[in-house]
This record gives sequence, C-alpha cells and structure tokens, in this order.
Amino acid sequence: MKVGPPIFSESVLPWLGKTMKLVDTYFEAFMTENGFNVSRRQWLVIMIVYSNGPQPQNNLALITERDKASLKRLIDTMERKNFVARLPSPDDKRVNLIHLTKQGISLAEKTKPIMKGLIDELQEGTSKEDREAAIHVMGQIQENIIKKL
Amino acid sequence: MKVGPPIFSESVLPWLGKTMKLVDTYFEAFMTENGFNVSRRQWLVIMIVYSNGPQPQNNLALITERDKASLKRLIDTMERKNFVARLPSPDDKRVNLIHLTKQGISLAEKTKPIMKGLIDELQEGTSKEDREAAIHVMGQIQENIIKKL
DNA sequence: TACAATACGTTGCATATGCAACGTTTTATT
DNA sequence: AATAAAACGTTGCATATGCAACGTATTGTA
Repeated sequence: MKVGPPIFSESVLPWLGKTMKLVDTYFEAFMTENGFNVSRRQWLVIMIVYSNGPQPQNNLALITERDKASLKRLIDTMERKNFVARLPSPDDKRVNLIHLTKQGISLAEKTKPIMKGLIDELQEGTSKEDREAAIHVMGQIQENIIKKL
Repeated sequence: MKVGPPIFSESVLPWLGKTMKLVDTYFEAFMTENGFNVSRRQWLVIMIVYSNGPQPQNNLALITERDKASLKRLIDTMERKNFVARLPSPDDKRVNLIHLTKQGISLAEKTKPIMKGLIDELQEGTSKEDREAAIHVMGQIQENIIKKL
C-alpha cells in the first residue's frame, strides 16, 4: 500500500527539514573526508570569529540562532576540541570573548576555499533566479510568521 | 560592531533551518490557540493514519523521516496523550499497527480544515511559480547530495 | 548615590534525535 | 527442512536543544 504525508504535500514546508538534514549529513561527511572533525554549526562559529574577530558568546548565539545555553555547550565542546578559547573581555567582566586557537585558525584557512566549492556542488543544477525565488519564498514565510506571532 | 554569518550567506542554505524552526514554533502556537496540545510531527502522524489507515511504526518512521527509535518514542508520547493506540498486527507478530483513538480521530477531523488555512497564511505573498522554484531548488540539492553520498 | 532593571554566562531539567545492539519473528537461501 | 539473512520494535547511550532559574556585573532610574 502506497502511503504518503497528507496535506503539506503541495507546499514548500516538507522540503525544508529534509533538505537541511541532508545538507548537515553531507557537510560532516565532507569534513570527515578532508580530515576535519567539525559539525556545520561548529564550523560556522569558527568562520564568524575568523571573519569578525573574537566574539561574546551571546553574539554567537544570536547569529547562529541558538539558545545561549545551547551555544554555551557548543563552545564547551569546541574548547575541548581545541578550536577556540574563552578569554575574559577587558571591557565587561560578564563577557567571555571567544577566540580562535591556532588549530581553529588553521581550520578556517584550510576550509574556507573548499567550502565555496561545496556550496556550488550542492546547488548544481539550480539557476540563480530559482535560488532567489526560493530565498524570497522562505523570507516571506518567515515574515508572515513573525508578523503573526 | 555589525557581525553576520560569513559564506553560506548568498546561498539558500541558511534559510532552511530558520524557516523550519519558525514554522514549528508557529504551528504549535496555532494548535495551542485552538486548544490542541500537539506538535507538528505528532499531528503529521495523526493525519497519515487518518488518511491511510493503521500503520506499522516502521512505515511512520519512513514517511516522517525519523529513526525508528525516535518514532517509537514519539508513539509512546502520543499513546500517553491518548491520540493513538498500538495494536498487534494480525499478519505479522513483529508489527504494531498504530491506530487512532476517538480523540485522535476527533483531532484529525477538527484540524484538517483549518490547517489548509494555516498553510495559505504562511505562504501568503508568495507566487505559485516561486514556490515551485523553491521546491525545485531543494529537490535538486537533495538529489545532488544523495548522488554524492 | 542607592536601588531597580537588564545583560551575560552557567546549570538543572525536560525533550528530541540518531546509532548500535538485542530479542523476536519473518523471509530467503541452501 | 535447516540455517542464514533480514525486518520490526525496543532499549541504552551519546548528543543537541530550549526554558527557567541563578549569580555576577552593568546600566538605567529615582
């Protein structure tokens, strides 16, 4: 018996989660192949710090859109893996600034160029117009929700 | 200091997770407002069973794209909430068939009509062409990944 | 200045998820 | 028919996440 998800089927919604999950899976496989043990979110944090300098945890939580508790634990893991280091902010005693370690910097430098290639690979066979349309659709959905919440 | 996520920014990818999260949030708020205590995934299971009849857990795991262990625990919760009941399959002693309880059927009947409205609300301001483009992009990304994995 | 409100990071608790291993049952192979 | 392989649901373990509460530090207000 053929069985599928009812409703939602014609809409954009069911595609979002599955795509995201696959992207995460592929990202980690790709990183593992290249000798790095880093999740997509960990990598994102590294690149944010690499591009913008040391950041308060709270900032990273906002940018990555996680709870600050969740981000705290992510930093714990990354510190254990020796990608980042917590250093007290000179301006505000409440704040930890997340710095990259040598290993973190090295990872950023090595992965940044190949990551563009990865994104191109993933989006292969899609046109710029379609991607822009997709972004517009998702942006509109987000707006609609935020307006109603 | 203005700080944003580097790379990925121009791509479709960062939109996926955020949109999904917002949709889930809104879904649950909507359900709560309407007097139902049910997550999007729980609701999806209910609608699948409602539309297709009692299902083995494994089927539901495949359709909802969760691990069978994860789905097992989802069913535990839904059984506790009295939305569904496990009944042994007459054909296969390994299999549980997930049935809807009266309460589950009632929920399906009451929510099905309003859910179409919800989806329309969410997609308000998007054209059919753009939504199709979005689905095409995500489908292509999924294909690309599956091909490479 | 003194006090209240807020911000930051941490911790405890609850929940969700995947993977691997297991017992039971079914299906395939020899 | 006997045995091997696979399928189904369950459980233990590891990880990720959000919310609420807390202590400390900073900012705003009276």
